[in-house]
Amino acid sequence: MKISDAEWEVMRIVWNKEPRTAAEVIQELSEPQGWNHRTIRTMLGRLVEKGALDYQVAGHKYLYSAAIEQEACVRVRSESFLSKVFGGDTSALVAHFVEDADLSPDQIKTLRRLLSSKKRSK
Amino acid sequence: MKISDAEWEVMRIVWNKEPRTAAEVIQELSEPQGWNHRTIRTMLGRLVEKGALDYQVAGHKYLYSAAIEQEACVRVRSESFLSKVFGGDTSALVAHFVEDADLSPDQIKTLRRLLSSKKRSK
DNA sequence: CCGAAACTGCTACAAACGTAATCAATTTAC
DNA sequence: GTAAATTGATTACGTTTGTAGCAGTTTCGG
Repeated sequence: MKISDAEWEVMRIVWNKEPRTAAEVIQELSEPQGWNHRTIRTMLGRLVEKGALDYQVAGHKYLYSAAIEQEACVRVRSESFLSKVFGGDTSALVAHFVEDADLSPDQIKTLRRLLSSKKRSK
Repeated sequence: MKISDAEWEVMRIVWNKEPRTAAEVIQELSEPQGWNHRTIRTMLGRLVEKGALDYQVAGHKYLYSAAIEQEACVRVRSESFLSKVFGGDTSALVAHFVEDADLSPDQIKTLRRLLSSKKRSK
């Protein structure tokens, strides 16, 4: 199942806190994305069609919740990104983001520790 | 200018070595991707239209070369990926890829060093 | 209790995409 | 030298995506 870029924004809102009414999703997205509420409703509908969202009927409204796990989706998308943009070279990818990022000393420390533990585990 | 997923594969071939004839690109892609040569020719055409590729006429053939830099495209795509999939949290992104990857001790060392230099530069 | 607002379902529609086929010119292989 | 293969140009076509509008129903404010 392929989730488009725009749809991904909707999924992020729902993953972030479940369940959600359409109104909530609209509230979170219409301003920042400049989307008409109908656009968002369409995406909610399509995501249900695609099986990415479930809903429960609550009175006259729907309560949407994710039908697929964020972790799994992130993994799939990440893999495809890695292979397409960095030719599968994780090390190049990581270097690119690290160079470009504005990381706090704490974050740096954590990442260095993660790398160390990675080494040890081999 | 937006380069689609399939087009990206073509761009990668051209970036990798320039210039390229259509036949060369076709040779590199048709097998691994299972694409008909016509499909690839279509993409070459569209990429020229989009301004992502240039070509020189060499006799009856074209010699394609990139009109946009890989570095810049990678940056754009990476930014969008970062914000869409990891909500802009580089640290989370890096952690994800590091955890998932199979890095050699050398790569790990290099990355750790990169992180250190990052810290110092602040 | 009634009109406005909100909800979901259906419909719309152009642009982009993936995936080619056809065509005309040309080059190449025999 | 002629038939086959190649090349780029043009055309095709179903699907997905972005971006909504309209219809019919329900609910809420007054």
